Amino acid sequence: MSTFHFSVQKRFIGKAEEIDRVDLVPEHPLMATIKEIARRAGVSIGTVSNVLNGLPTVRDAARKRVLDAIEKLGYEPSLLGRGLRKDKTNMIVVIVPDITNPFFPGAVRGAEDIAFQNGFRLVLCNSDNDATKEATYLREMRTYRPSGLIIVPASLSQGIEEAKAYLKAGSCVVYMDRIPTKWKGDSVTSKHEDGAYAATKYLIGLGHERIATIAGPLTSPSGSARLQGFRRAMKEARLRVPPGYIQEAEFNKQDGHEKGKRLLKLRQRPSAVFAANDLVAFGVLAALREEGLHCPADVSVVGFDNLDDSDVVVPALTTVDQFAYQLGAKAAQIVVDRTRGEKKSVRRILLAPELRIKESSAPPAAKGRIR
Amino acid sequence: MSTFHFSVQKRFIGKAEEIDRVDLVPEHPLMATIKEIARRAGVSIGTVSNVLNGLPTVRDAARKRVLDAIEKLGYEPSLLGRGLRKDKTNMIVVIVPDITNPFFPGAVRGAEDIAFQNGFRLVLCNSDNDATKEATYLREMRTYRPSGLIIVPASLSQGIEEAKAYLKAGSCVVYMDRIPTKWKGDSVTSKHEDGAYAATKYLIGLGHERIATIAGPLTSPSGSARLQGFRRAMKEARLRVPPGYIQEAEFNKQDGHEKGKRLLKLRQRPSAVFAANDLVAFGVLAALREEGLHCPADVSVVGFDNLDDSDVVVPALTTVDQFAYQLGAKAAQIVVDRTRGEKKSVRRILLAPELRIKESSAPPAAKGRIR
DNA sequence: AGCAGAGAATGAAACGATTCATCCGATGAC
DNA sequence: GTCATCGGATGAATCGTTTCATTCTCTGCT
Repeated sequence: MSTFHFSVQKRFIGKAEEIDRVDLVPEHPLMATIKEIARRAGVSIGTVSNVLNGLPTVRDAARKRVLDAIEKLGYEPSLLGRGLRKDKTNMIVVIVPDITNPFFPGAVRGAEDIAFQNGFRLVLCNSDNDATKEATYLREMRTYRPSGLIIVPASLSQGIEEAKAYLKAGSCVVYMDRIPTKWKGDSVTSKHEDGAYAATKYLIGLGHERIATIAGPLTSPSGSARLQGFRRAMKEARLRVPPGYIQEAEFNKQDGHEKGKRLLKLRQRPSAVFAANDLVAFGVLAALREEGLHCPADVSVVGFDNLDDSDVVVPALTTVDQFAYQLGAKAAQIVVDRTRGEKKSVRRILLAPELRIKESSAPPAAKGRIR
Repeated sequence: MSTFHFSVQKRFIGKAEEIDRVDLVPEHPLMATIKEIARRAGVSIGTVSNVLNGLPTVRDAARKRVLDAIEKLGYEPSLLGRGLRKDKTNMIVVIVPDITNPFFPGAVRGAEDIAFQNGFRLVLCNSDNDATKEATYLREMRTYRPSGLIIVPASLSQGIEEAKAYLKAGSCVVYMDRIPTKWKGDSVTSKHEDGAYAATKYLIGLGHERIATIAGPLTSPSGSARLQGFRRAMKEARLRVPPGYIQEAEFNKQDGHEKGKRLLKLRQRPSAVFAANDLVAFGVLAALREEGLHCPADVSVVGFDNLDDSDVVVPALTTVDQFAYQLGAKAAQIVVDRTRGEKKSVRRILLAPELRIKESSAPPAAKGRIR
């Protein structure tokens, strides 16, 4: 007993020296442990644990003494210790390809809200759209035994082995936004194909006939689904899609700008462009300005995502809202429910996107058709 | 020995049943532990640990057998177990007020890059600008024994007690962007006052005399510093700041829009507005459009942050670049260095912001002065 | 041959929690 | 008075690591 006391004392002094001049908070000597609480309350650590976990088999008198000690020492249970023992933590690992694309913070925000309310915490990983980095994160973070994994896979990563490993380890997995075709588990995404179809059809309805698209990476499910939607609408309207009218780009402004320029330099310049997402559309708007063209007078532009900034841009961007916040929130909700022990069958949530007509789209100036 | 074997076998079957129909990856039975590696390699767990940590006191023969076993079982060391034992994990807790403000993802991205390269992982917390939520995160995440804490405090939170508790527990703490006046430890921020001064002086140099500002929350250090910079420039130029020319707003578009409207409705409409940040400036641009005014012809607008989207907006926003990525990267670098054992004295990094002149600012249309 | 010393390897203790079989003590029934 | 019962409380075992004092095994020297 006395040796134990001594060793604590010694360590305490050591740490205090290490962090010179930081004055110590009165009653909280270092990090109190369950053992210390038990000692102060005069009960066993098992009893403290029972209080902590709200088990009913604790007499009121004992419970009170425990709670008092906890209060007094400012005790906070170690999530590391608990996690190790229970083989599960309150973390939810979230992997996104690019946190600087505002679509993802929107989704992350939704996930964070739901997670926080339910006592879960988010570990955010940025894969940089790099399958190798993604794999590193996956392999390593699994050892923290998170409650769940919410993943938007990198464009080139179609592997789901690591995800399965999470399932095997008892964590639930939700694929978000981009769902690998092989994945049979929980997922949340919006109807990319429908959204693209609606947007294209809308342009057709305005009277456009020379409609081009800048698709996202075709290796990503969302990119290729949006292209399919575009093609379906064009086919249905029996409109030709000349060579060069389909460009492929990364989901960012730079690439949108570059591919946009390419479109605008075509012999037969398109009168409307459907962009894979808002960032790409922003790039197209910039390209238009550089070429001295006007939107929507010369070229209509439609995006996808409905980022906050699509209202700020001039002209305000006509776009397809895919409810990023909701996407994230739903994904987190699945993790919460499953962790609570819900055994229900696979949930594959599909949100219906909505076209938001703003200022960047208008009927074409009367000109020749494609022939 | 045989009982040990049996118990492992039993557990394996149990888990496998729990996750029905997920086919097992060949050689990776569940989550292999160091004990299993030791058994396969025919060495003690201590030796495996030594291999893992690159200690030189392992014979090549033994090392090879261990590495082979690791490879074969796809073993990954448990960061929970390691963290508990070492009383420290590879996590860096990052707390930001609002992840949907693109400035923060920019900074987070910088921090993530540096962290990842050095083997650290980011735990992202969104305080919602709510001091209570922030405190909850702080209290709880500390028990994960992170290597560091990078915090952008909520506007109303000037408390640094919890941060000190991290220091006491051996985690390093870096305040970012908004530095509480009482904080004496490591910090990274840009020279808000200088940036605001430069922006205001630039407007004055253009010939503006009726210059208004929409300041950020004055409870936040960055908000009040930028206002000070504005005031200093105005005072130096002996320009009056009429009542109503200083509005206070949250750092977001909605509030910028509202306060912008208020400014534009003043009897003496300002000919230039310096906004607390780009989001606020975006709101002002929207307000201008609604009022049928033109920028910069009728009113010049200058922002702060140089968000990616400040180029997309029309007119492109003149703004003060404060290098979000660098801010985050520097903060993470401090955590990395300190965790590596660097004892150097306090580091208070101040980045010099730079004015980026674009399209939203121009000399004023000749009109009356304020008198 | 005997021994010192160095290099390798071992294995028990510890980190902070949960879990569960066991034990304790009071009560009630007979 | 004896015994079964049961609600409370206990404390050892456990989770997967690291650490370190100890032990083991050589090698080389006298």
